[in-house]
Order: sequence, then structure tokens, then C-alpha cells
Amino acid sequence: MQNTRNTMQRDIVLNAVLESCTHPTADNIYHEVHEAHPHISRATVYRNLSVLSGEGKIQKITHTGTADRYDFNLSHHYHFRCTACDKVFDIDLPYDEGILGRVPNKAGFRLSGCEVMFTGLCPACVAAEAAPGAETAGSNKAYSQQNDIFGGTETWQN
Amino acid sequence: MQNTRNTMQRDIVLNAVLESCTHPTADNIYHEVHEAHPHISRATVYRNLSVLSGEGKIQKITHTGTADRYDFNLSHHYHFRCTACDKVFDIDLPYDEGILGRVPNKAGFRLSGCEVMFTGLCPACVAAEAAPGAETAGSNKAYSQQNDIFGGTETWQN
DNA sequence: ATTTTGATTGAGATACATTATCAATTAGGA
DNA sequence: TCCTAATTGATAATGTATCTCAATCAAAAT
Repeated sequence: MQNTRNTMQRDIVLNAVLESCTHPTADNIYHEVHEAHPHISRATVYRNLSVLSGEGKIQKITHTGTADRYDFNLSHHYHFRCTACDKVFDIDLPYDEGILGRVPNKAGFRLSGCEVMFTGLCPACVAAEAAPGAETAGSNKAYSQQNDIFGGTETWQN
Repeated sequence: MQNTRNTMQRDIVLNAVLESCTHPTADNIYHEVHEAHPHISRATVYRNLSVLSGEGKIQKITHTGTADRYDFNLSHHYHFRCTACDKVFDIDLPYDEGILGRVPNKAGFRLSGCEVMFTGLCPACVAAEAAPGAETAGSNKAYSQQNDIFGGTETWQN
């Protein structure tokens, strides 16, 4: 993979992420891309998301219990994940750029990164919890990703 | 699940985690338990790990790209994951207990936790990288978990 | 412009971790 | 002892992601 090529498919996938105002999963991107370009396969979307994040053109957010997310915002910033509906939000807290330097570097380890994820409930799910009998907003994780498309960028501080 | 029962299976699973000096995956625990007690099924192990971490008796470490890990150490501490062999180590860095308090709490969010994972290469994989032609220590992620059983507690600082 | 080469694609199979299903069993209180 | 709901075991199913491989195509070399 020393030489990467400019393919239409790669551009389409990249633009889908860049134009997203949320933190889409690979599956979100696949559905969005596939709708406009039915000939583009799932493997191609996953492959290109991987290549693009490897090239540093987009950012991959990894955290389990949920699918990986992709972020057009390349700057260092913290994320918040709602444990009920799985939506991911940006957090408005200055990134601690010095944390890697404070780890005592010993014993042959090679330290390269630090991933931070805040967890809790988003406003919609806090409200849903307060309203007994009502469904949690997107309580079914299997399908909640389809709700994860907002009009504006989702940020912690609104 | 208001009343939990003391079952033999739950005790066996709990002890398997408590006696582990590493950060085993659910699958690690299943194999260990299943070897001594062939009648205990995979679903039972997964269910009990989930119940036990819900009760706070063990700690669940979530981070994608790899299976969930369980930790007998309930205290707040940081983890390091080798991105080549997937082993998880403890990091000897004082936990920043105040980070939750520094997040600007607005807009109806309910903040409950913060998960931090350092990434990089462990000594074995640094060495494997330096020796061309040699296999990365546990390079095949699908099976590397079987290598994740050490004699002593794995810590960053040794 | 043509050839060559290897990166990329599409479609589906496959892998893996985890959860769901459901009848049978069982712990613990009445 | 009896009841009842929690739990179990075996297996199917699900979600996410990767692998396979022949066909295609971008871009460098000629």
C-alpha cells in the first residue's frame, strides 16, 4: 500500500465523512454512500475508512460496546458517549496534550497514543428516563445508529 | 434482577477473574472455567461477567478493536493496550480523579464516567518489529488472546 | 498512445465477540 | 415442602468487521 490511488469510491467515502456533522459509524457511512451510489460495496466503504484514517485524513474513534466512529474533526478533543442511545458528542474541555509525557516511560514499551471517552446520558435519554413507560431515546442499540443524524454538529455544550 | 442468587457458576466465574493476574477477555475466562468445569456454558460465563461487573465486584475494560477485558483490580488506574498483540497492561500513573469535575456540565447531560486507554507497542512487539522476518508476537489478533496469560501481573513499569 | 503493474473493487463468505431464545433447572423465601 | 422467579445450558442469531478472489482500473513506464 505504498502508493495510494485516487479512486472515485475513496473520494465519495471521504466526502461523506467530511460532510457529516455527527460521529457516524462505518455502517452509517455505508448506508449514506450506498443510497447515492448503490454499486459501492460495504467492503469498499470499510476499507476506505480504514485507509483514510490511516492517512490521517479523518479520525477514527474507537470504544467498545459500540461500533467504531469516524470524525472529520482532526484536532485533539474529547468525546462523550451516551450509554443509552450510543450517540457520540464532542466535549468542550481543553485537551491535555501533556499526558503522554507524564507516563513513566520504562521497560521497552513504545507509547504512541491516548484515547479518552467520557460516558453518561445525553439530554434526550435523561428525559426518557424521567418519563416512565416511555421508550428510551433509541434504546435499541441495534438500530439507534439510524437516529444518529443531526442537523448540526453535536457538541456537549450545545 | 432485583434478587441475585449465589450460584456455583457465578462463584467459579468470579474466582477465575480474581485469581487472574492479567486482564483476561470473556473468552479467556470461558476457556479457563470450561476446562475445569466442562458443563458451564459460554452464555453463563458472559452473563455472569456482566452481572459481576454490574455489581461492581469486577471491572470491565472496554475499548474497541479488541474484545472487552475484565480486571480484578477495582481501583481507578490507567491501562495500556499493545496495538500489535492486544495485550493489556496497567500503567503506573496517578489517576486524575478530578477530570470529571472539570468538564463544563451543561445542557442536560449526565456525566458518569471517563475511560482512558493508552496505546502503543509492548516490549515483545517492539522487539519483533526490530527483527525483520520474524513474526510479530501474537500478530494474529484473532488468536493472540490465547497468549495473554502471564505468570505475574502485567504492569507498565514491570 | 500502449503496455504493464499492482492497487482497488464488488459480492459474498467468513470470522469473531456477544446477545437472544427458551425449555429445564434450581436457589431461597413463604 | 412448595412456589416463584432467577439462572442455566445448548444453540441460534446478531452486529461489526475482515477476508477471498477474480475482475477492474489508475498511474507509472515504455
